[in-house]
Amino acid sequence: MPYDPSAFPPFAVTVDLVVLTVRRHALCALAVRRGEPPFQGRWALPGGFVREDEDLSQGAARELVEETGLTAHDPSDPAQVNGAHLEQLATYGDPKRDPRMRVVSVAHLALAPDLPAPRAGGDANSARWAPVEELLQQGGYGRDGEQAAPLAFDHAQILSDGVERARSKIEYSSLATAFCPTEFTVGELRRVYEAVWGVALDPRNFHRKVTGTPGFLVPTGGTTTRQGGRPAQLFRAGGATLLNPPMLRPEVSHLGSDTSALTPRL
Amino acid sequence: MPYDPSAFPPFAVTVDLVVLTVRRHALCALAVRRGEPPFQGRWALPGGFVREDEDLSQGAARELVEETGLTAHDPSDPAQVNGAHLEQLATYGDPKRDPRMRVVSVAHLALAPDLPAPRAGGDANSARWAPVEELLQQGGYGRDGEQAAPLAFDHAQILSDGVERARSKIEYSSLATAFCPTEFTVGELRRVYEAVWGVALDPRNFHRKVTGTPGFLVPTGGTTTRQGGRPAQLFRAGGATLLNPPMLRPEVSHLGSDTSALTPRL
DNA sequence: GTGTTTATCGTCAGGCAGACGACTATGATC
DNA sequence: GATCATAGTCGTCTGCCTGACGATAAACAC
Repeated sequence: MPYDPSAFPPFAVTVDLVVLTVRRHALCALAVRRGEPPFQGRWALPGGFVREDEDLSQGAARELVEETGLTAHDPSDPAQVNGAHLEQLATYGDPKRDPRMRVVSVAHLALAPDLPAPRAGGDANSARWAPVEELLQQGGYGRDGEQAAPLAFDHAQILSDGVERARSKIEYSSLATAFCPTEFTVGELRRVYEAVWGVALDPRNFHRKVTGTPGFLVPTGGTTTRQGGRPAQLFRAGGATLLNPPMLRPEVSHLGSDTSALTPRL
Repeated sequence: MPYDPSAFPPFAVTVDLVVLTVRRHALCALAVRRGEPPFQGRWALPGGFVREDEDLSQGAARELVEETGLTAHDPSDPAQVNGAHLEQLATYGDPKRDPRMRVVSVAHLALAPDLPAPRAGGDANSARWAPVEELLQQGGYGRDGEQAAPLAFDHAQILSDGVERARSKIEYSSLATAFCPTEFTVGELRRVYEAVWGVALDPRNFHRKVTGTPGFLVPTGGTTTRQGGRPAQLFRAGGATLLNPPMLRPEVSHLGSDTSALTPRL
């Protein structure tokens, strides 16, 4: 019998955010420094309690706006928060994941274009963009000599799942454009793929593939810009969301290794 | 500031199950009849409260065993419950999804071979396998003349998401074997794909594809069986979990339609 | 102008999928 | 037992897509 309104164990429900962006040719995630125990002083993913009257996606969108400073949010499209893509990732509910109480966290994945420096309660060094490998590596030392302590709670797992989801999803969807500003060049889009996957792609084959997929890119009048060499055509994201056939990640053999449950393809 | 142990709104957390199987060449889901309000008498997905001391996947596995009568569960592999595949699907937390209180439901997807008739508290007609189209169609009439009332709560949405996840996931993973008994023929596996996708597949191309994908199928000695015509080779599921290149669903153009967040591909 | 950088177009060979023909091995029917 | 119906299995052929890579174009730095 599914539900019994009277007696149920009380849970706290939070949303945690894996906010990814591409900066300086590296896949980066937003991390905030914890100001109180447990894990005081450690880096963690941004997040917070779901409010009594809001939906999970609303809570995630609210947290995203609060942490990144994204100005507004059009509630008509829950997958869009002011230019950023937002989707549910997975839910984490190990009874011991928070030492204080039973907390179930509904993790969300956000993909954003390169944003200005993060803000968190006005405190300068309490939030930052960090390369995901730096946040995930255990026991190493970060760029600035700071010891790379593992993320708080099970946030390393959540971040890892989010990164894998993003890596896999840009294969078969047009989601990579969520890392780009409204207008972008084929080369900029390619550098997104290269940063997210950590591989080098052939510019000629990439160009053929993305321009040849109907609905992926639409030229914006034909304006151009520069970023080094010959001017490039500017594009906007087209209406297509799923790419068929997909962009395949080079070389990695997909056989055997299982990251299964978190990488449904839709 | 992510967490504040003192003041938080209390939530009830449940797991709901989308249990899919293939019976009589149709994709079927397990439904239970509600014995109490709200939605008394209506069909719903099986589910229940998460207990104080169990993980979400444990709760889902427990409910699955309770509802289907699957005998045992090896806790070493959380994705396997006595032959059935189990994975987290998505979490549903609309504030109004349960009229009584704030309930967040972590839906799970289970894929099982054709099981014996379901049992639910010993009551005979309080649980059944029903074709998913029958459960999802609104306002029509079911096979036995019974009016097809919509599923309780938001369970139609959950079921729909689960079905789409299964349809998409058998494309790029070996998960279709979860619908088959330990030993099966290529034809039986093909009928699984046909039932889940609702399309007809070319037996010759299908045979070439699945037998040519390394790690997908392993012949079991070479035994044969019958199910109509010429005896067929028997196979077990191989170690591969991800198929590369994938089995592609015929004709449906993946362009444009968006079922995005629920179909991550891994 | 020369060199460098990036963008874009083309070519070619190999792999894979869809369409479909052909043959094989059972059980059912006459 | 011959014929038929049903499935399973092996091949062929053609077209599409991808990876490798050559070539040209258009900007900027000297």
